[in-house]
Amino acid sequence: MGDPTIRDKRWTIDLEKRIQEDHFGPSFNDRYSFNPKSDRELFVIDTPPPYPSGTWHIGAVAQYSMIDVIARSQRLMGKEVYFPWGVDRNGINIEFTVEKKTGRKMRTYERGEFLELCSETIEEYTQAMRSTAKRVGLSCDYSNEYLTDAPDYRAVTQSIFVDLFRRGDIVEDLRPNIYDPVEGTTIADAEVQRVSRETLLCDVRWTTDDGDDVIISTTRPELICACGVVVVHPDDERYKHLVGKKVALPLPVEGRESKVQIMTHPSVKSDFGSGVLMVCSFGDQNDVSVFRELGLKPFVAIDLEGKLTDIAGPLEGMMAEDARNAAIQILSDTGRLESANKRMQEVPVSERGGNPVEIILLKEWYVRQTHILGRLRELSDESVFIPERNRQFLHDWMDGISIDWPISRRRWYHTEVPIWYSDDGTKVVVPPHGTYVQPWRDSPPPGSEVLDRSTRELLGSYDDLVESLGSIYGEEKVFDTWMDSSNSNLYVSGYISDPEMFQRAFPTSIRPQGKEIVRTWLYYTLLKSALLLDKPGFENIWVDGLGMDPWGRKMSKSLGNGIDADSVLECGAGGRTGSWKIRGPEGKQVSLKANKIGSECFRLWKACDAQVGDDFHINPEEIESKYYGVLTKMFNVARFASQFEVPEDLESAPDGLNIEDLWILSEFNKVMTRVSGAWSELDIYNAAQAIKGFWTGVFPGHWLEMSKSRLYEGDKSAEWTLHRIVRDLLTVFSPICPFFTHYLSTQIYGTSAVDIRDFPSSAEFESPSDYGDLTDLTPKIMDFNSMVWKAKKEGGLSLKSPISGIAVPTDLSLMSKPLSSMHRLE
RNA sequence: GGGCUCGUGGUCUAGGGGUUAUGACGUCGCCUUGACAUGGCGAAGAUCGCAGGUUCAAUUCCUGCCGAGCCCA
Repeated sequence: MGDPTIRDKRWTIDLEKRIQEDHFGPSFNDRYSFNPKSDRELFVIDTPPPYPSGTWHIGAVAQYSMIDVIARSQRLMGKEVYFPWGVDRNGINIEFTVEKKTGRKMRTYERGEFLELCSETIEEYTQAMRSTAKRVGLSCDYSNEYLTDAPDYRAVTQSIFVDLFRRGDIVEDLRPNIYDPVEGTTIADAEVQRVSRETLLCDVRWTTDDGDDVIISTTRPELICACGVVVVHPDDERYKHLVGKKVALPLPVEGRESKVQIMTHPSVKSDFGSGVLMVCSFGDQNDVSVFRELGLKPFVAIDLEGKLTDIAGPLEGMMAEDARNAAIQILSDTGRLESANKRMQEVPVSERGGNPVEIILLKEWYVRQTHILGRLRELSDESVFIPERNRQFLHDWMDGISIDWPISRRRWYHTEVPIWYSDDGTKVVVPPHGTYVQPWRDSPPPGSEVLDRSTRELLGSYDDLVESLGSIYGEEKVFDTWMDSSNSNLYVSGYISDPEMFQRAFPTSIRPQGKEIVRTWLYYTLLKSALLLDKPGFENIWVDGLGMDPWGRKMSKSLGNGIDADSVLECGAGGRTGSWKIRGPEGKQVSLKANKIGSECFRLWKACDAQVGDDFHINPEEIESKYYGVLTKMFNVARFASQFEVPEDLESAPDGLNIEDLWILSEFNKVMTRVSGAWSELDIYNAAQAIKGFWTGVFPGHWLEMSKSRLYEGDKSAEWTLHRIVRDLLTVFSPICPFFTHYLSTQIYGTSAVDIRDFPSSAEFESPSDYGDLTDLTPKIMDFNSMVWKAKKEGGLSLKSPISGIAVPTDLSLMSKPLSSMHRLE
């Protein structure tokens, strides 16, 4: 016994930061590196590559820290873990950022110049993000960082595109597409949001050939020029007599017939407006399906700039909103406007730009998906969902899919569609596997091949056929960023780059992600894996809830209820406390305060406070009050232990362990079994609860109290038991609090807990069988101790003074000696 | 409007057909006992959202409603 080797009196955020800086310092660069040739079972994590946007959402950081717990716990279970650090950098976000910063729209730049600006800007954000990742302790393989806008990553996206194109799973077609006229690009279903807006619902009087008047309600009178049919519900008695008649469009049109037929369709809601619906190409998705079902030829009413086309007659050249006002004016002037009432309506807008979207006909690239949904469902059922109930999100989304996935975009800072067209447009040139190309400025690289554009038949090498193609031109469109992201599991598992590893690593061990991107990232990834390999993408799919504000609302800039990740991680550093002024319910400003949090407390909170899968409320005050004390307690137990001599051999138990030591070791054994079971099942909550409960409960509260005097006397049995338990606790707790356990274990035992790659065995201290299961005694011991403590308190005795008249009960006779001396029973 | 998820002491949370319903924070009372007052001991506090139903038995299963959130039309 001597002074504690842990000199620090308490756990502080400054200490945490010192450990953290040292931890990721130059000497530890490959502490968390991955060896694909290892004999151990590979465990590959398909980390969600964060998108660098300046601030990192605290909820996302909480989620990443739990992914780190999974990575570390799997290492501890003996697996060779690949926890990649990837950054998603493609997309319209960074384009917007640059436009905002420079005050110039993208299309006013030369394309190459604009790409340079995007690339420089996103690099700054990437740096900040990496340092937050290290601050919160993510044990990623930073030496192998991947960026989705880097040539090697984009080459994989392009190669996969070419593969799928060759086998007919990617097609080109002229179809109705959701289009953002302001940003000038197609978007996918998954990128559309709805906002509530006030619109005018116009009741317009149409007249049939027979002179009957029909009132049709519409919020889009400017689209009358694109009307293909007027429909009523087949059961609607009011309009039976009109079906089959022709009705005149109430606005002048150019270059098309000015009358349309009245037909029936079951999608009509008879109780909406007058119950008569005009179907236009295209007001909404329902229009699209009615046109398709009835085999009507769509009119192009809106062009790529969002302006009305020549068929609109007097409205030609106007933007949709101006055209609407003009149409209302004309209808009113000609006496056809019966009424116009304001009402709230949900308007579809683009998720990124917030602009009202239009559905227009465009030639785009599509990944076919409707043909494979059944198989996809089967394959996805082979993956384990954690928690199981979140599988529902995927099923719901798959059940609603009715059209193919449009993947081409008319933007710039994205992966380019890797294709060139022959002069006559009948043939295409595609690059070889593994080569990144930019067709809008490059020529096809060596090894490119020529295919027939429609049959996809291989015609020969580009070198041989170059003369016959005429003057080729490169595709200018790019991919939806989900085309890149949905390759992440293939990329990190070695697809294309390391076939040998891919063999062992696919399906990827785990996909951790938030539930809000099930319909995009998860779905598209599973689709890719199914199309390419006819395999499930993952063994495990871990779907966590979202980080919400303290009252359970989504954090957002507009609500003013966001909490910055760094403010929580740095709370308490250098004596600076944290305070957050955020808007609470009913708009009241609420001030939250905390003195000390830091990454370890933050991680402990997330691990202990909620089961995976539910939305979680983030309240810094609560994180501190509930979990900082737990860390302090754990710290003090280890610090206390550090004053006693560490036995040379902690592996094998000395002969003749005392009964109370055998007891606590049995109890500990039970905890370790629970922890190892939980870690195997990727169950963070139960592992955390088991460790925390033992470490702050029965171990210090009961065993330590009854063993203190022996420890001070240098008892070998007690010393061995104390150190064996503390050492192993530090080890199994390292996935949750890596800096904390790294420091304590290194100081006391000379080995860092975070470097241990095998779960501690406990076989060597199983108690002799003639004692039975000693853990049966635990509740009795605890009750007895409480009873004695209470008796002393009531008798006004100090806890260390002797007490008479209390006997150890017979069912605790095994523990008679330690209990008697602990309480000084007389 | 539809789908999904959630609704357990003041707060957060576990559990799940029969339990004295888990743990923590907070509250209250007491206690400086050789690591820890960032501690210890003890107490109070829940008709498990509401209403029906299934069952010998429901907080747990079912239905409806109410409230919250997410997604979709």
